[in-house]
Amino acid sequence: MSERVVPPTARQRRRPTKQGVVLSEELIVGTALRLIEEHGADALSVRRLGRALGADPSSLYRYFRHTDDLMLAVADELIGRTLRTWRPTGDWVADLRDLGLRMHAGALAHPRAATLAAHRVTGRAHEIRAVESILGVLRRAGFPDREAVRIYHAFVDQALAFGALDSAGTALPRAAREAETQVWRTTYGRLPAETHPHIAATARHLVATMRVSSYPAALDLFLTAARTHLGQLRARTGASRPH
Amino acid sequence: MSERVVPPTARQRRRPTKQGVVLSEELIVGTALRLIEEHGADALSVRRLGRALGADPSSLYRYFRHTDDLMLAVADELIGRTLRTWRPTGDWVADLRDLGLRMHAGALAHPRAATLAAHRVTGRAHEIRAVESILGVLRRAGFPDREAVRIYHAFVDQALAFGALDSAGTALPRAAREAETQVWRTTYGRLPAETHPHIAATARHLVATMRVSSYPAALDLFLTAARTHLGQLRARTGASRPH
DNA sequence: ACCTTATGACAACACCGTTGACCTGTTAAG
DNA sequence: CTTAACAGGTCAACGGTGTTGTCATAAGGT
Repeated sequence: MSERVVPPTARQRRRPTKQGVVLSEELIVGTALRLIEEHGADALSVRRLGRALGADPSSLYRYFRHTDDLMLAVADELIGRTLRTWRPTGDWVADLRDLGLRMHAGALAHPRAATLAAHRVTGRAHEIRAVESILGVLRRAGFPDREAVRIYHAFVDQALAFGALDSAGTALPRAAREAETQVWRTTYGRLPAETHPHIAATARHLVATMRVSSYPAALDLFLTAARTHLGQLRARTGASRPH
Repeated sequence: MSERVVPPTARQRRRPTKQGVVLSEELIVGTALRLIEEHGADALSVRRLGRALGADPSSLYRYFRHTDDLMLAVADELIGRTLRTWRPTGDWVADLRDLGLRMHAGALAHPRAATLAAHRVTGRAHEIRAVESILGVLRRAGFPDREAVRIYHAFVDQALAFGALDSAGTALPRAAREAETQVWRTTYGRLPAETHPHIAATARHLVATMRVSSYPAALDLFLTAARTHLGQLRARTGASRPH
């Protein structure tokens, strides 16, 4: 049993399942994504995935060493779909804003998968392409290498983190989500000014704002700060804009 | 069996377990926190918790309807501990930085609880106190109500989102985490400059930076942008610093 | 001292990921 | 065209999980 998994390229004897399905890494990943979308993140288990595929659960271990491996593959597929239509224009602030909003939207479109995949490094093709692109945008903008990496890291993590956070919100059962807005409206909306002056003064805005994602605001603050930072770097080194 | 759980106030017949322990909500929550701290996030299961308490697992269902309930109670306790020692000094940037780092650290110390609680509004005492305090800091700094709420929202969500993201990282089994740094070192560290110029140029920094949380960097960028924003507001309205 | 009943214990259910042993159709070599 | 190797699908089992229906018993009020 020393090694159960075979690299996808070397795979050749593709024998169909008892139920007539020919397995493949792509089919498995695709089915996993579909399962997550349709029945929630908890619906993804090796056994259920096997059932959905028409194969014995243990067959999957011929393709992935363990569940973690499978999740990485799913995550990479998500990254690929998110980036497929992104085209940098040369305006780095606009490009990053666009990309950030895309990542966030992608996460919201696949809430369960995003929650599971946000914190992993896949080291797979799609991810590598993404890293290269974003670093390119930042370095062309004029950030020195160390700063480019710092900004890159914070940017990506922010997008992933907010994506996961907001995903988790939308993934809540309907009743729970309505209960939340109700908490804002009643509990916070009715605190007396004597005991809670600041909440009372802003209650109107709180109720209106708290059910909308704060990511766009956070992203704009982030980009503002990054631009300011770049300006200071340029001023200090006396460098002009490249190209 | 209509309702198994009894409100804590109504609890009266405190019979010890077979092993002589007298259960209580506080004891259970405390033990759960201890378990998480000592043996990692996935050491917390109903059965293990029961064993650690010296009680049958099913006894816990007299105190919490299900594991989620227990985790929320743990999270609430966490909020309390995080805020207990925070004292605003009057320097709003320093205060918010301090609070953000505290929230992040608290999340890291209790990954499972943080992940679960990040996207919920409890409307409970600790949370209300936190909202009032932060809004107070921002309004005293001079932000008008609408802006104070916007900044508040983004600030809190950023802290929670990064907390949950980084928590998920530390909650990973040891092997998986080492695999991640290995991916950065080998996969990304060895890409040729011809195909991936930007990654190759910054590989050194990538390897060093990516295993550290980017939250402090993101937080500083956030605060920088907020300060800039406040300055612009002041300039536009010609208002001076209050007090 | 007795009754009620809150609360702990037990046993069972339906899941989960993972693995070792087995079986069989595909494929490449002769 | 035959045949032998072995990739890859299947089966059964292990030890874990959360949860619940039922039972028994000791605590507390009377």
